[in-house]
Amino acid sequence: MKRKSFCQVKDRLAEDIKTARAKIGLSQEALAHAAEVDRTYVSQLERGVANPSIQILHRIAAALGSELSISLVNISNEPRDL
Amino acid sequence: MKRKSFCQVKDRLAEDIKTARAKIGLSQEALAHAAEVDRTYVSQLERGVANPSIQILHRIAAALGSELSISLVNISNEPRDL
DNA sequence: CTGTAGACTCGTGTCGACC
DNA sequence: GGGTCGACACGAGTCTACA
Repeated sequence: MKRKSFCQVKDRLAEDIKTARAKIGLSQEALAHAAEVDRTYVSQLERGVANPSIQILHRIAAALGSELSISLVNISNEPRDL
Repeated sequence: MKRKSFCQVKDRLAEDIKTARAKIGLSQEALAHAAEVDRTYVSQLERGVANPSIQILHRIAAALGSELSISLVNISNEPRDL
């Protein structure tokens, strides 16, 4: 089960969203409305129990006043993030 | 229609995958097999006609020997990426 | 305001065939 | 090897309701 590395991505993204939302002082409800997604889905996203498509992700990012950045970084580079 | 900015993300990702795949000399078929996704779906991904979930994206990235990086960059920062 | 659960819709992802 | 089409399965995303 290499799903662990995948959960890292989900979990990191969840924290990212939660932090960005708190920074601009929005509630999950308000963010959900701004991104035109379901309120309960934002809850799932922020706890890493959802597997969103990039379309939803882009909407969430836009609602957070941010831009969605998706990139394939080469392992050889070792960007050293955690 | 704010779908344009969303298509940018899809299109950029498509080019990213195509380039990374060419770099390691894999065919779409081989990549599809390595990532355990459908061969025709890789074709759709590389031409930006698909809207993948981050799970699929992570599998593709892993098969390309890369790591999937998803982040919410603040517009104010203007990271100036191309 | 947030987490969870059940039921539901529809689009993501699959598969086979053809070009 | 790669693009496209039609049909399909199942999971992403919605909605209601309760803690």
